[in-house]
Amino acid sequence: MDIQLYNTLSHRAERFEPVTAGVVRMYNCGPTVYDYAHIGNFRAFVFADVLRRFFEFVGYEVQQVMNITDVGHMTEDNVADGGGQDKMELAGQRLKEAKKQGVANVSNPDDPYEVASYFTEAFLADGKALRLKIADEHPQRMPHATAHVTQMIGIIERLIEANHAYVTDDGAVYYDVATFPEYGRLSGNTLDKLHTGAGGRVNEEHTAGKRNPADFLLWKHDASHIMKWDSPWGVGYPGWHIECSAMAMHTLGVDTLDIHTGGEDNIFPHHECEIAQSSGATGKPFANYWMHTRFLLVEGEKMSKSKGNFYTVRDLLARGVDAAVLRYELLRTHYRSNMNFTLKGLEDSQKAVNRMRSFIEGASHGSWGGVYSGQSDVERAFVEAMADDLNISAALGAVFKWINEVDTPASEDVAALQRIDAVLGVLTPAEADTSVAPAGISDEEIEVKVRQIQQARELKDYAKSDAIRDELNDAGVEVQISRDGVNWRRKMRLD
RNA sequence: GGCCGCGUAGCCAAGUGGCCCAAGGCGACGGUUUGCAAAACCGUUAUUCGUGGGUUCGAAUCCCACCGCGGCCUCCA
Repeated sequence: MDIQLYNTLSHRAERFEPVTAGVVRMYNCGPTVYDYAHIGNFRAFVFADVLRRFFEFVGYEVQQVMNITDVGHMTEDNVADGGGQDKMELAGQRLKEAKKQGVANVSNPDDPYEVASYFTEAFLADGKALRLKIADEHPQRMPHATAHVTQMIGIIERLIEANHAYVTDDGAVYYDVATFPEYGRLSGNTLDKLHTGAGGRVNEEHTAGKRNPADFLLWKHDASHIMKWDSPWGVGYPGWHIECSAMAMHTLGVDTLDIHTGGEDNIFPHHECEIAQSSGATGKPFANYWMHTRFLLVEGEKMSKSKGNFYTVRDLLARGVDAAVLRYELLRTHYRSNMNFTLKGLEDSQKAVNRMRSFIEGASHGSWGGVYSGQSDVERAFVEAMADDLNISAALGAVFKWINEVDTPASEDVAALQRIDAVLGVLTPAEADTSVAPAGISDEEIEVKVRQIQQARELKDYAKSDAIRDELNDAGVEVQISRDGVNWRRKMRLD
């Protein structure tokens, strides 16, 4: 099996060759847990999940690790190295408000660990709804940054020893980028090309101790910080990048990973710095393949709270969106293209998923974990497309083309689609979330109306049955009348 | 200013030198079915690939310029 993956490090597709035959060790930059993750975040996580499932489908053992960033970090955009308010602290204040209103179940929002725990649980719930396998592997494969400060300190010590890092008078530890000639290889931002401050986020005052403006923080001595740990350089907190190096190497138990993924915004500085830190400490490559997902746009624009086009997973589920359909929407666009998330697109996805579901109708559901047998044409076409840098659109195209060609699905056809679904994860409808009561008409009221429709139809009073049907339709309930009876389901509420 | 990436039908989206008068999904239109709908199923739906040049026997695919969009240049998936 020849799998091609686009490697940000080399700017081209390369044949995938794991360090250990048959095993893929993969690290995904995971969520920060001082707020709910939004659908843009989840696009990257769904991508990682599809990548993992594809490798499993074609017979690899995948050791996937996704971190949880529960160290706070700072809020102010223009104060890079330790200014502004801590995000975890801010999240605590928001939760405190939410608690007053009775919508957040946190006993002590002043405790950053409780805040982190609250949003971690929310992330896991959303992740499970979207069928991320990694969400079921918490905490073994989802390490917390706050639990790995010892490992971070260990790496920092090695870096100081190797003269890749230095300690300033005020107790900060910086990585000396000039000692790492490879710096800039991933992003193209080599030291000679870096235009310091062009992003408008660097505050000179806070970088005074640096030898080079591009040097980045490994440890900040700051006893007043909300989350702090003891270290050889005083009480304080770790820099932003070091946690991923520490958790990746520690949890996977190797110095060189096969694949490291993240959003395109992570390329610089985050992943560039991770490479410098990790390779600086070990003398070995940190990851052989770097894969980055492009941003998701919403209705053609960058998602932002101020534009009112900001969605979390729970927002959408509360509107009656099937989580499996949301998963489909997030995975249907190639990961290296900007995807344009639209509410119409969600409806399209619902239809597309329905089409697949109706193909296997009657067959038993829920065959997760299928493995590619190489026996059917459609699976070969699917795998071939996916092996070409995860070309999901072409892969889906092959599946639908085949669905169109099969007149009456035989049991082996149903089995083939179910095996493919081990990668897609969309055939089984998400169970209705009973914790969110649907707005408007209740299930009981709907059942009453449905019985009225049935009665009217028995009396051939079509005017009456049609009127009730229209009424339900207006209330957001889709009614399907057939010889077998009357079925209904709630429609997505997308306005 | 520097470094990445993108621009294909009404919408989403494959294809990156001849198999392309361009896959697939949605929508729309026509049909089967239905008391009427819905759902399902069948069919039709880009001689053309942001714009203008160029290279080539041949370009959506390569090169140049321009226009537009997104990301990064120390929060961000």
